[in-house]
Amino acid sequence: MFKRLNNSKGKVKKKATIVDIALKLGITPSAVSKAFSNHPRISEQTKEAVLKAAQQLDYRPNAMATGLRKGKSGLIGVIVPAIHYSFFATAIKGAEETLSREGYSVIIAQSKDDYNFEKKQLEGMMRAQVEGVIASLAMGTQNFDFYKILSSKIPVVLFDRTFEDEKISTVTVDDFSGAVKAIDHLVQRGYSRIAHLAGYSHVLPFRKRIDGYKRALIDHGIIFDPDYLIECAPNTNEGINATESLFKLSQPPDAIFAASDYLAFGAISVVQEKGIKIPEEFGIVGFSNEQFSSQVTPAISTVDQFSETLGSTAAQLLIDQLRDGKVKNFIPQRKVISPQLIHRQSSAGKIYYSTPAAATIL
Amino acid sequence: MFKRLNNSKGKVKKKATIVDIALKLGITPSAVSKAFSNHPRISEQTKEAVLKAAQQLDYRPNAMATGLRKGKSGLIGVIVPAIHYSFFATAIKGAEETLSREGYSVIIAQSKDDYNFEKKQLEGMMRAQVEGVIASLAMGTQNFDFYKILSSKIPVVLFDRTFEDEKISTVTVDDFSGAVKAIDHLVQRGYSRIAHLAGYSHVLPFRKRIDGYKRALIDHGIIFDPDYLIECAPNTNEGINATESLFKLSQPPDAIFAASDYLAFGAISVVQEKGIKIPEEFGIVGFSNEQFSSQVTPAISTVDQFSETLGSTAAQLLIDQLRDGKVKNFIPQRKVISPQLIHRQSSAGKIYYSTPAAATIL
DNA sequence: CTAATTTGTTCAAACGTTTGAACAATTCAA
DNA sequence: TTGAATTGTTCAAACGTTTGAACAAATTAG
Repeated sequence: MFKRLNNSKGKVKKKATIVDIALKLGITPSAVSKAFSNHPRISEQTKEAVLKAAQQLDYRPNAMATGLRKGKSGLIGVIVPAIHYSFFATAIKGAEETLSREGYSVIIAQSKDDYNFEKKQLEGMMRAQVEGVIASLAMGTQNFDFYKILSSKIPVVLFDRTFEDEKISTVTVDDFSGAVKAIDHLVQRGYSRIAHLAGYSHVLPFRKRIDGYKRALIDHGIIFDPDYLIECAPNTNEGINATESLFKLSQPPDAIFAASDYLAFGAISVVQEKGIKIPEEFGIVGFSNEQFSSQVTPAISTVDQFSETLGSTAAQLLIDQLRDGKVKNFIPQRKVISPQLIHRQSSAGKIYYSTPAAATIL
Repeated sequence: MFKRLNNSKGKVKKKATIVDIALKLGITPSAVSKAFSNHPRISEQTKEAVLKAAQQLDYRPNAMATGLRKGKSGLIGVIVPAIHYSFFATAIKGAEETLSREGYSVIIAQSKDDYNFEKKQLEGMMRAQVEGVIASLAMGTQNFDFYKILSSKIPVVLFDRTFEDEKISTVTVDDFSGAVKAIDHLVQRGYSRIAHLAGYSHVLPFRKRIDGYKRALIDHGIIFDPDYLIECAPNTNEGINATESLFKLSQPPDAIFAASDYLAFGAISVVQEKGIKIPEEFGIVGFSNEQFSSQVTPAISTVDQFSETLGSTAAQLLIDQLRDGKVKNFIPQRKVISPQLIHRQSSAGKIYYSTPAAATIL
């Protein structure tokens, strides 16, 4: 019953173009175009008239035409494994804010952690003529050729889930040092038999956390026990299973460093169920500072990755590259964001409860 | 030190166009174009040759050129108050999946709950020539003119935070019935003095929850006490404050229906601190089914809004409108998604703990 | 064997904008 | 007063693609 209207009279007006303005003012389209771009040779009078006419006609430049002519789309592609993970959602937020401030529009896509799908999505972005791409790799992506080719055509910045390439800028969290901080903290708080619920080691950030874990143990003179390292998918359920298997060991751990807050939470529920007190008898540190981790009981100590900063930094790197790219020679950047350990109750420590002095720390 | 390369030889090849293919094959661009679109008058031989050449040249159609010529950008704009809220992130996920399946690219933007910013972002989308817009309104948006004008030019679908307009399709959660379900449940579980930690009533979904709350009380013969209704920002802190003020009443409630899980969580912490047992003495139901709500102790009963479905439904509605729009007359749709109450421990009920019969319900 | 039809392609214009060159009119310098 | 410089505009081509019309060649019909 309804027709797409453009005014209350029921007539469908086409979108106004530069030509309509020109016609209305009795000048040529090129004069109008130059007026908009504030060309010095166009009279103030004309400029004003053009602006006014544009207003009246509700004119909006057609980015496709402009883009085609100028060879610039004003579009940036952002691709992540899944939009709804808070880590990625927050990173996207950071990237979007930075990019839109610079006048870019952001096209998003999800890889669903599937390499072929990722490729397909990137193809789409290329067709859309994105000027640059910000990406976090799908778990399944082991073949980086596509990204290598892509990065030879347009600027690419990888974040978090990256791969090493001498021509691509990356922004990563220093997962290694995050892990080290977590272990240092646990040791400091009096725990000594520290297990690690790890993510899959073929995913770079998870591998780095494993490396950091091992390294920190060595630095503290603790011998690494392979039984204390369990790789699993980063969710609560796997955290439960892994923790249960840890308690079947002849010598169970007295602390867990988990590669995600979900794993940590799973661990907590198992430990509590066994009647073991957290943090008095058992310490837990998670990773990622998920929203819920501050709200559960006990609140989970965790490593914050500054995901919003991650996104905005990646965006800034891309913008820089876009600006300089054609002129100067391009030197890929490698930004590393230092994560921060957030001390909460789950690892307050044996020390905390045994020595009043330490209590004042919190 | 690095130059943007296109091959290992160090020469910068321009992107291949239809003209390059034509030149290579000694035919005209139009023949190439027709070959791609599988035009019946182009010989199979030519089609094959074109496809092969395209492959070799790594040709990719320029969506800006195609779009300009065809008057279609293949772009859909999605604008939400904030990307990183899990509700919106999940809705975006749903929309993105549906839209990309249909070959559309998704441009996202955030309004930051600011009307002027929202307008600015939409302007940008219009310039980018989006073919349609999916939006959830900024809290501050009270003036809907912009959306009315917009919807007269391109299809618009509003979701969750909508306004009533006879020309715009909407997808909403039935917040009213969600609230009713929550109250019914609380009453059934033996609670009778039920307070409501509400969101701001000028935001439609929150208002509907308030209405549902009031309605359900009436239906259960419970008199509405204005002291039991507190409007606040939907976060943990405000939940704490509001709950504390409830306990200062001469007759405090024995249950709270909160308009968000964050509010509910704040309430829980206050109630527990007072030594009041949940759910034996006090029942709590939240809203939105945030990830953490299943993981805290006690797990929070909550109203799930199926936000992913919300997003995909909005996308589907938009696609339908895009497809039919020009041909048939457009009849705006009004989809309402029925939320689901998820029973968890926080409202297991006085009944549950007093009568063994009811225990089997869980 | 001629005319009509089919087949495969080219031609040319169009989408909306930008931009260097060209041009006419005005102003300035000498 | 003539030439040069400046000012304000128009011209025309270009960006990469699509598409109806036109056209030549090959095939079919009668």
